[in-house]
Amino acid sequence: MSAPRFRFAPSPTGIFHIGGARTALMNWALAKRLGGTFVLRIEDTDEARNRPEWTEGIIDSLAWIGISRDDPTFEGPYFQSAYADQHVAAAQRLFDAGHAYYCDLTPDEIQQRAAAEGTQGYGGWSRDRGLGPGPGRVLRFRVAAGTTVVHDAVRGEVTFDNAVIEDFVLLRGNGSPMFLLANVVDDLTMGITHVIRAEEHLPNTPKQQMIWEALGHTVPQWAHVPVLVNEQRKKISKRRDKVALESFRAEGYIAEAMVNYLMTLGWSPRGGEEIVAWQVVEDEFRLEDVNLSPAFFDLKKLAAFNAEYLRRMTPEQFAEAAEPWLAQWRAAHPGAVWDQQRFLAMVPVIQPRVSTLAEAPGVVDFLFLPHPQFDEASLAKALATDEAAGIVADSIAAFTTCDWTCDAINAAFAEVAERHGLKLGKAQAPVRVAVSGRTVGPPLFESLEALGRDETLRRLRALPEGVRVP
RNA sequence: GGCCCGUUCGUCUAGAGGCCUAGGACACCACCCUCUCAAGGUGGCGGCACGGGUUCGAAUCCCGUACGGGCUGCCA
Repeated sequence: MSAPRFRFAPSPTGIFHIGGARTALMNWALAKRLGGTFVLRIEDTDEARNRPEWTEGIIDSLAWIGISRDDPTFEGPYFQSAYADQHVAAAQRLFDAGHAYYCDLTPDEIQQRAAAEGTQGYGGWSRDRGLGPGPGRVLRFRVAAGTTVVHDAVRGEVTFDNAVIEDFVLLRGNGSPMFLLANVVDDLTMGITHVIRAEEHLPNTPKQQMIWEALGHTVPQWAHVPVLVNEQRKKISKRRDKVALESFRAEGYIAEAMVNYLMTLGWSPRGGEEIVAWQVVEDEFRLEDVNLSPAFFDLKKLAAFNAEYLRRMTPEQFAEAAEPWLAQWRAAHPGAVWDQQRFLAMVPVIQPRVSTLAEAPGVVDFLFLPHPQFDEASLAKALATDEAAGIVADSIAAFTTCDWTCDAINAAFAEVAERHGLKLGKAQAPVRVAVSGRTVGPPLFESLEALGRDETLRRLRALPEGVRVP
């Protein structure tokens, strides 16, 4: 048995869809495990031909989720137009063998006839007229009587009554091949053995199967996986929903989390653990195990996956992964003074507090800004209290002399709190706001240690007159 | 309208006739931990769409109903 070949044929629209990413991943997992090939074929449209960057975008997105063109399993990209001659040649063979016939009825005429007969669609009126090719004449496939059974790896046998499948068009009036034909011819000339795609294509499958068989080939293994839906339970669409893989990437979702989450939609790894390495997916993914019903793409769960992946990183990995977003932050805050060592020291406390990399700068931004950005509510809540001034004054005194380590700062401040008869949690608020501008944030003493004694004292002293409410 | 597909907690899933008093994850709630916020820990809430069969026994098999979705071009 020769090695299986999986084709992935996204329609180029300028964005690469999360749904497309999921089917690509399924194809990829199987191609890898079975020692097969992942064949990328770009559908041929005028727009796509004029915009090579769309194709590059698809390749780039695939690479991000681990489907790299540099991997020997990857083949392509191919473009449909590369086989244009064969599309027409195949149509000719179909005609010669009697599997197709010409029809000169225009869409309008077909509609009129259907209306007159009280039916819908094309009624096969030209079937036995023996027409030859000619301008304006379309070539239609002669659908045989009986039934067509599609053997689907996900859904089992699906039976279609051929009587409800009209004689569909293979070649347009201008002689150009229809997508359906082109698709099948491409698949068989490229030796495709597995067609894994979204369920929406299931109704077209019997037509494609008929062409495969009429051309004398055995059909590939079909597999129609359920679509991804939005909260309204409608198929996600780029008009209504956020579906671009790239937008998730730009928001700081990491590829491993995205890949892992996407694969849990309609399928789950054995063993009950759903956060798994790609290798597990590669080892365990089976089409027979894919669910039959549509899955809702849940942003919250994706975020949870992403947060988990972020927490599992080493501080070094996290810092490296976050760098693009840090750079972005620096560019947006020219007045800030970046200190990489200071950032690195804070990474362990940032990690459990973010669910995307894009949130990382916001957790510790006050450490690099020349002045904290005070938020009004925090000021009122923590600094406009009776004890606040005293605590700040005592803190200045304590911090001037204590050792400058997290533990020492903690101990020194504990004494201040006790002197004021307050719990640590309550007492730290004014200091936190004085230093960071907010009532919530990373652990105070770690932050102060990272900030340094001088800057900490400066901010505390600056408070009475230096406070600026935005 | 026709054809096709689907239906387990709010969401994603485990479940292939007795292991199911239906398990896990996300979300939500409570408590614990705690220098705020997180993270972590413990617990809670919550589901087999409905009706008939088949069977000693059904979330699992069959039929029907309801609801949801997809497809129905000389688009790709």
